[in-house]
This record gives sequence, C-alpha cells and structure tokens, in this order.
Amino acid sequence: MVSLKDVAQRAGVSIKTVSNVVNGYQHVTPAMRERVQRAIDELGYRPNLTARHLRKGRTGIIALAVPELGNPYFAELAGAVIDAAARHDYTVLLDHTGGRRDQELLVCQGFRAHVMDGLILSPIELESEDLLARTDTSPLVLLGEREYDAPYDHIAIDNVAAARLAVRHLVDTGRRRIAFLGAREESARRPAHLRLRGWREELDAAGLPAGDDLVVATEAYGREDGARAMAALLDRGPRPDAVFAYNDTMAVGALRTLADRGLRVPEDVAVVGFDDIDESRFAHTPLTTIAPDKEAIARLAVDCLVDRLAGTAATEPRRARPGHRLVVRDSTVGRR
Amino acid sequence: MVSLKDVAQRAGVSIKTVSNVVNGYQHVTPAMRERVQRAIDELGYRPNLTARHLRKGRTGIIALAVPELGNPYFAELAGAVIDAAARHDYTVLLDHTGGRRDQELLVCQGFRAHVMDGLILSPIELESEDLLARTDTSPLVLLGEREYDAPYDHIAIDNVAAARLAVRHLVDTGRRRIAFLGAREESARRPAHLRLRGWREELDAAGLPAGDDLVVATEAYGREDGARAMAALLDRGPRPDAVFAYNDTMAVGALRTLADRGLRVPEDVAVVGFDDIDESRFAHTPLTTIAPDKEAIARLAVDCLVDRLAGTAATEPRRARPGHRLVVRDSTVGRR
DNA sequence: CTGAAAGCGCTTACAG
DNA sequence: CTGAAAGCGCTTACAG
Repeated sequence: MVSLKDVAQRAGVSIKTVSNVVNGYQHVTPAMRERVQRAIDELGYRPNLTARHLRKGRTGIIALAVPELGNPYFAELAGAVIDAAARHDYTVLLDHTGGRRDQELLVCQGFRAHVMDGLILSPIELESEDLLARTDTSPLVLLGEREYDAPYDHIAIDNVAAARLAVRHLVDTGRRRIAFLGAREESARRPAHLRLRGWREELDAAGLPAGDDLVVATEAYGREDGARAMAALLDRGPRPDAVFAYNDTMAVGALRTLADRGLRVPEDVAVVGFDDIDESRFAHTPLTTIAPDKEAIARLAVDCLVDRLAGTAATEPRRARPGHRLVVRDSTVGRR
Repeated sequence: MVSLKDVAQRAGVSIKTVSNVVNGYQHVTPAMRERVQRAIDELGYRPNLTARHLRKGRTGIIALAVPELGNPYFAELAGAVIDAAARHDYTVLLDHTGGRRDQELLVCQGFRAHVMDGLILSPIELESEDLLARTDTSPLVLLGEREYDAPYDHIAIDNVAAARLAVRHLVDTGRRRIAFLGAREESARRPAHLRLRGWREELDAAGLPAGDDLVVATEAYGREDGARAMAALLDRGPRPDAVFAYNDTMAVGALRTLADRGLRVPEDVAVVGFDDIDESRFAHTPLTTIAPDKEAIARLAVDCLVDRLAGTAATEPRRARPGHRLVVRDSTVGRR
C-alpha cells in the first residue's frame, strides 16, 4: 500500500504538505501542488480511510437497519436513504433484523456494525426499555410507527391520520363492514398499532362496527400473511365489504385470496393498502393505498443523524412528520 | 471514549493483557481474566474497530453494489448476501448504481466506499475495458449475466440454458409466436443478452420464428418498461401467443398491459418471467418464471470474496454457476 | 503467563 | 506557506 510517506518521499516534501494537497487546502503554491500531484499519480496513491477515520474519530458510515429487505417498502426506503446519505458524503451499511427483538437489540447496541457513526433503525419488536438500556452512545434515529418513551429522534408519518384517511375513503365510497388485516397481538406493554387505532377511530366516528371480529392478527406482514389473514376473515363469518390492510404486501396477499375465492374487487370487497410500493400500481386490480413520502422520510432521517453527528442538533429528541396522501385506484372504486 | 489503556489502568495490568482478554486468547489466568473483565464492565469498554482495522489492515466490511434496490430481485439478493456475509463475520455496505456506467465505474474504483475489504458488483453497463483499467486492488466478484474478458471471479447461473428452458416450456405447451421483451440495444462492444441468445437458440431449434419483429428493446427493466414494451409489441403487428420477459418485473408490467387490452393470460398470450420474486407468486395470474438459486448466488459470491481476502483462492478467476429451475404457474398453463 | 515498545496511516496543533 | 512531532486505539513481534 502506498502511504503519504511514500508520496512525500517521492515528491521531496514533508508528509504534511502531501496531506494539504490531498485535502485540497488553500495556501499551497501551485508549483508545489503540481509536484505533489504528480507523485500521487505516479504512485497511484489512495488515502487510507481507516487511518483518517481513526484520527478524526468518525468513519463516514451510517447504518440502516430495516426488518426485511424482501418487503419492497423497505427496499425502496433503503434506496432513498442511500441517496440521501450520499448527498452528505455518507455511505450506508445495511442490516436487516427480521423484525426480531434480539436482532434489533444487537443492531442498536452496535454489535453487528460498530464501524459506524450513527444508526437509523426501523424497529418492530424493540421495547422502550431496550432503548433506555442502550449503552452505545452513537446517535440513533428511529423510523416507523412504533412509539417509544426514549430520548431519540423519531421520524414517522402520522399513522393514525393516514389510517383514518384510508378508512374514511372506504366509508365515503359506501362501505359499511370494514375489516383490518395485520394487527399484531396486543399486550399491555406493546401499544396497539397506530394504524389499527386510526381504523377504529374512524369507524367509531362513522358509527360503523369496529369489533374484534373484524380484526385479523398476523405474525408477519408479507404477502403470504395477507393471503392467510384474508382467508381467515372470510372463513370467520359474515363477509366484509372492505378490508384495510396493514401494508401493501398484505393487501396483495388479500387480493390473491379474494381472486381464489371468486370474489370481485372492488365490487364484492374493496381493498386498501399502505406504503404505495411500485408493485401496487401494477397489480391486476391496482391498489388504493396510503403513500408515505419516502423521499422525505429518508431525507429527514439522514438530516437528523447528520445534525446529531455534527453536534448541531438541539438536545431534546426531534419528532418529524413527513407527509402522506391517499392514492385512489381500482381496488376501491373500480375502473374509472 | 474508553480505551484499552483506561481499562489497563483500572485493572492495574498492561494494555497487552487487556487485549488478550478482549480477544479471548488462551494462557490468561482465570483470576487475571476476571479482574480485567470487571474493569471492562465497570468502564463499559468497547473496542474501537477502526483502530483494530488500521492495525490489521482489514475492515470486516464488504460492499455490494446492485443496479436498483427497487427491483425485488436485487433486494432479495441483497438480503441473502447480508446473511451469507454475517456467517463470515462480515458486514455489508450497500450501494446502488442505477445501472449507469459512471456509477458502476465509481463503485468499482472504490471511490464511494473505500472502507471495504472487497466488492461484489452486479454490473449492467460496465465494459471489459473498464475492468481492465481498474486500479483498486481489493478483490472484486462479479454477479449476473454480463460476460467479461477480465480476470475476476464471476457468479452467474447459466442464463442461456435457463432462457432455453423457459422458451422450451412455451414451445412444449403449443406456443408458436414467442416474443422477447427487454433486449437492450445491441452494439459491437456490448454482446447481446445471454437470455436473448437463449431465446433465439431455442426458437431456432424448434424451427419457430425468431425475427427482430418479435424482440422489443427497452431502456430499463422495471414494471413500467415491461408495460410499455408489451404495448409496443401489440401495436406493432400480428399478435404473439407468448412473451418471454427479461425479468419478472417486466413480466408483471406485461400482464398489466395485457389486462388493459382485454387479453387473457394464458389463453390469448402466455407470459414467462425470470427471477422468481415473491411478487410473481402472488400476481393475479401467478407467473411462470425461472428461479435462480438466490441463496447459492449470495453464498458463492461471499465465499469467493472471503477466499480472495484470505488469500486461499486460486490465482485464476473463478467461474461459478449456481442452479436454476423452471417454476410453472398459471401464466402459461392456466388454472390447474 | 505478562510487560514495554513499535507502528498501522493519517491529521492536528505547533513552530518557523 | 511548509516541516517535525505527537497521537488516534489497537495488535504484533519481542523479551522476560
């Protein structure tokens, strides 16, 4: 490996001068700059970033941990984070947790990837107590609809409002029996999903039923889970005339089951998803869905982290709410 | 930050001893180990990986660069690479190139992410000359169907054979006018797609037409591109009774267009994709497709890289061929 | 089985 | 505008 020292020797100058040239400092005579540059080119010198990082105390790497890259929402989000980070000269180390608490803990304790300046984490199972017990001191920004009593920046759209918007659309288009697909089992410690809460609030406001018989719990949030949840719902009792799925992949699974059962969408059952992944636009029955502003989410998360890293952020945790909108497609209003 | 020195001071031993404990070396008396461990716990010491990396000359990070995380195939593959890397205690830095040559060059020159021991790259536009001009000396493993005259490990399924398998299936099920969606514009320097070659070979073998009127070139390989390509094909002339798409996302786009035109799949037009992404299984008309062994691809790529890094690999470039199989679904044979 | 020293390649004060 | 020295936190020979 070619080091600064080699270049300095070749150019007949001190290491510092080479460093100045490499880092583009002012106050280097053009002649000197050129001489050093020639030595650099001849030797094919490339700075050793590890050494620079050790010296500067930062690595230029931020980590992003999402539950599952197989879920297009997170894949698309990861792409946006990579782009946002690049604009700040940061590179992104990617990890996935499978939405398992132990993995989330590991990641947030920095065990898997301690070579990072900060972390953006989209947790599923993690608890507030886990966050409070965190010993790693690098900045952490949380993503998503879980709410925590812990002093960390948190970026999430208004999930309750978004869910209400989706349900209102179903109510407005004449649906009266609206189910929810994808609630996790509730417990005292783990607050119910905000999306589930929004579903319930809007139905209550409309005076429509919002009982447990209209809610299907699932283990995960993939297409298969959506398909099974839809089947369970249909087997369970009186058919709903609409379903609001936790996310688009589940909604796609629900469409699959409805097709298998010979039910028409939206005539028999309307379907609304959440995430607006590209796939939803191209589904056989294009999916009505909530579109979170993914670019804004990624940008805000990276900005927050960069502010923390620069020490320019306020002390108290930041709470940012990127926008969202309802995208109406055939799965609720038929061919227009 | 707590350093080895602090721990040594606290425990009243030398730095070396602490290092021995941290690294789990033998030949440390249990009493000593415990004393040091207590100091570590009390101070909350965490090793500085950057320093370790500088000293050892490696970072424990490998980079993976794919064209587009929005394509589920690459997202799913990235997940598999992360898992495979974790088994070797490597962390994955993720980058996407947009399939643009300049970005691919940048990545393969190590400019974006020089903090890595090696790189796995799935190129689209990169040329052999770019690879030959590469100055970065870190190991590089190539992925995918492009073929290069450059001394690098290359992991790819047998794309020609896989394409022939897909086309044979169409021929065997009675199709006679089989189109290809997603050929890039050809040039002298840029060899035609292997999948296109397989399509042509199999049609030739079957004595069926394989003219340019059955090939639609596209700019990219997303759902939208597939939809447009299918529309162009239908507008162009006599309707084909089958299409073989470059990948599943394009096939999904083709399904969209066929539905919009009121054509039935597979009765009017059969569709075969390539990649076997989860989405394909759940499409309204589940998609027949080629399933590359993604786990094997990821594992082989990481193994290759790890071998290079360990210096245990042979000098000549390795060429690995993970398996693939045809998955038959409704888009070619209807409901079974 | 443990200690003292050197050095990975860089940047940061400090001189001049 | 340029140079010589110190040090980021670790591991690796080398002694003892």
